[in-house]
Amino acid sequence: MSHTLGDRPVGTRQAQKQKTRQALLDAALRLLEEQSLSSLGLREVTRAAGVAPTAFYRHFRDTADLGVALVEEALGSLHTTLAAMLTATGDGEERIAGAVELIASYVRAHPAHVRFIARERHGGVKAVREAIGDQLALFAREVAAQFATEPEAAGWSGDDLLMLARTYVDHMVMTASALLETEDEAEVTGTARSQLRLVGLGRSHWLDTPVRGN
Amino acid sequence: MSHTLGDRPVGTRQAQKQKTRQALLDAALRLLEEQSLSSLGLREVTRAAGVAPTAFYRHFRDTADLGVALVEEALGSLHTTLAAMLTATGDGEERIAGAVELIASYVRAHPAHVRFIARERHGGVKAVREAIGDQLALFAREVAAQFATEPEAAGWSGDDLLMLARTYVDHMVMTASALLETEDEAEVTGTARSQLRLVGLGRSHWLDTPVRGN
DNA sequence: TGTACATCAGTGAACGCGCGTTCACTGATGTAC
DNA sequence: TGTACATCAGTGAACGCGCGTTCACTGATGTAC
Repeated sequence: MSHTLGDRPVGTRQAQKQKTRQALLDAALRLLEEQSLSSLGLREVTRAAGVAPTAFYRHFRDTADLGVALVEEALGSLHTTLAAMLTATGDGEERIAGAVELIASYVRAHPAHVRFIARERHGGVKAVREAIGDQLALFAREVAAQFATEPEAAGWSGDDLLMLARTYVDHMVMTASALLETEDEAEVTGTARSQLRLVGLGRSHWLDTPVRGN
Repeated sequence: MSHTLGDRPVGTRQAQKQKTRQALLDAALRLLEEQSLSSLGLREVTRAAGVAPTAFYRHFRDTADLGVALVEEALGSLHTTLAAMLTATGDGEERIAGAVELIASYVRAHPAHVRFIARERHGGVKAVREAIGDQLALFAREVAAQFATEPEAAGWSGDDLLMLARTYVDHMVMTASALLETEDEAEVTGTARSQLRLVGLGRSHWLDTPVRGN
């Protein structure tokens, strides 16, 4: 007999397979703190996960394939944080402080995921680079869509809203990776808040001047 | 007899050694377009450079050491471009267009250097990451020092000028790496110009409000 | 419930291969006189 | 200028090692009736 939850089978066999798959992902993520995906070995991962090398093939075609799965895991959790930032309320300075704190606590909770994304965003494995780029582009479109519903967006073109959203998403990723590498978290968060203020000021004066070229 | 030029010996032997060293650097840079430094092999580099594997050790201790040399080569040439941007004159919109065009032509001239810096800035080799971080921090201090001499900087704190300078340096690196990956250069340069306008607007209203916290 | 068969996640041996590093060497270039 | 010796960039053979992948397998889980 096989149980079902929704349409997902949850028999002992599938549950065990998921456990092994997760052990491989966890082992890989840990190994990737000190190297890049393009030098990660299949045997290295299975050794760290405590399974035979050949078990790897039951879950992933190769390490690039595993990398794509890691992108989904990492950016799924970041997406949750992003949603929290978008629904936050309060005045400019409060929102800025709240957003930076959300990023900082995300980095504290998932440092290996942040490192992985920062490292592989421009890394040597094309499929992974593209998966990250696609997800970040999606985030930017979501942020732009949220902005479009706010009163401050009146008069803004769609292109300009997307440009603004990209600026925030890029800033979020950059701040997260800076937080990983610094010994002085307060300095990085202070700079991040100032940069958000700077962009916020530019945003509130965007329509002051008449039509620009291009 | 050994000739000298300044205090650098330029005998046949040293000249030949430099040539081999450069061949190794060039070969490595080419191979790094499709992988990361942490997976670059010594034999792979020497094969591509047309020398015996053991010749490598006459020039570098290991591939990480070669990576640090590549950082110096790559960021040396970017430094020249940065200096040109700092000495440019003209009004805001002209300077923005000029700066973006300088970045675009730098990327066209040195795509492999740009790819290397973007890839290894957060890559798996600590010594290289640190060398890049140090150089970019130096660039930011230079930009801040230049800003400090300009009339718009009146009333700005040193910290805020450095924050602004970092914003521009980070934006330059991010734009350069976006130009590498895009098929639509005009779209990327357009976004880059808009982002520079946004930051420029924020900059010109930075002192509008009274003292802020932190 | 019980039985007979099918599925399939994980195993372990085996393979050929390219790796980084060592070592003693060669021979062109450089130096002393 | 000529000669005898020193330097040292680059060579080529050899090594032990871990890699990715293949293959036939085992035995617990799942399915049919």
